[in-house]
Amino acid sequence: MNVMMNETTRTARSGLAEELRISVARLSRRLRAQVGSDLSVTQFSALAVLERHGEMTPSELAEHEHVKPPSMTRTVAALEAARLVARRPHATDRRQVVLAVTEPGRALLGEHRRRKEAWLAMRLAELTEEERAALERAVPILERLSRS
Amino acid sequence: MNVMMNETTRTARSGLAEELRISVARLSRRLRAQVGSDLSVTQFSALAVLERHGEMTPSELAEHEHVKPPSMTRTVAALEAARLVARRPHATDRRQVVLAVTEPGRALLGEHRRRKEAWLAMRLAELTEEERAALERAVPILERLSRS
DNA sequence: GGGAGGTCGTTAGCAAGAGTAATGACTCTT
DNA sequence: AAGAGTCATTACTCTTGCTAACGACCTCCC
Repeated sequence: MNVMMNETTRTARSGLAEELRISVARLSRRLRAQVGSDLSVTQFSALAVLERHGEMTPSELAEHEHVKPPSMTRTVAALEAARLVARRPHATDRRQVVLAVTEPGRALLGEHRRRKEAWLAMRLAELTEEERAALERAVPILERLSRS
Repeated sequence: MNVMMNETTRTARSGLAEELRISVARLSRRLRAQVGSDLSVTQFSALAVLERHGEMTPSELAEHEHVKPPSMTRTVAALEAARLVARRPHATDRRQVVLAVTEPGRALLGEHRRRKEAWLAMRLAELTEEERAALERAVPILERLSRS
C-alpha cells in the first residue's frame, strides 16, 4: 500500500497500543475459558512463578504478579489447601512467611502444563513456522511490557 | 547454544504455548489495572467491536467476544445506560435486537482510545524499533489465535 | 530499655465480570 | 395451529480483584 513504509522501518503506529490491548484481553479471556483444570489461571501462574524463582514471601509473589497482597493471600491459601505450596516461618523475621512449591506441586505443575498447553499448542501448530517465530520473538517483549 | 537451530528454522518449542499463555495472562491483568476510565476493558472491547463491525445482535457480539449471552446482556446494558449504544428492533424477527454505536459512543471511543493507550504507548515507546516491529507482526497472529 | 512508627500478612467487605439454569416472547416446521 | 427451537433476559453463584483495618512483629531513636 505505502511504498515508503515497510514492516521493519515504520515506527509504532498509533493503533499498535490499542490493537495489542484488545488482542491481549481477548486471548486472555479465551485462554481462561479453556482451562479445564482444577487450578485457575491465577493460581497456576503463581505456582509457576514460585517454582521458577524458588522460595518467595507472599508480598514478593504479589509484587511479581502485580497483584495486591490480600489477593495473593487468597491465591496462596488455595494452593496451600491443595498441598501444592508449603509455608514455613522466615528465619529471622517472624512477621514474614516463606513459600515453596511442594513435590506434589512440582509434579502437578508439569502435568498441568502439558494438559493446559493443548488448546494453545493446537492453534500454534496451525500457524506457519514464520508466524510461530514471530510469536517467539514477541513473548519476551510482552513479558517486559508487564514489568517496569 | 544449539548450532542446529536458529530463530527462523526451529519449530514450536514445547515451552512456547506455556510462555505465551502466562505472559498474556499477566499483561492482561496489568492492563486491566491501568484502566483509569469509566468504561471497563470488557465494555470498551465490545464497543470497539461494535464500531468496527457495524450493527450486530447481542448474540453475535457475545460469540465474537467468546462470552456467553448473559454476560453480553450485562455489558450491553451498561453501554446502553451510558447512551453509548442504542438498540432497535430487528426488521423481521421481533425476538432479536440490533445494536449500534451512537454518535456520543463513537466520540467517546476515540477519546478513550487515546487516554487508555497512554500506559501501553509509554511502554511501547521504551522499546527499540525492532521490538515494536516484532509486536506489530505478533498482533494479527494473536488475533487469529483467539478466533477459530 | 522502651515506645513510636513502619512493615508483613491476614481478615472483612465490596465490586466487576463470568458462568449455568430457567423463562418469556417469538419464529419456524410440519 | 401446535410443538420445537431460538433470542434475549433474569436470577443466582463463583472467582478474583480491590481498599480499609488489624494484629503481630521489627526497628529506630530517645
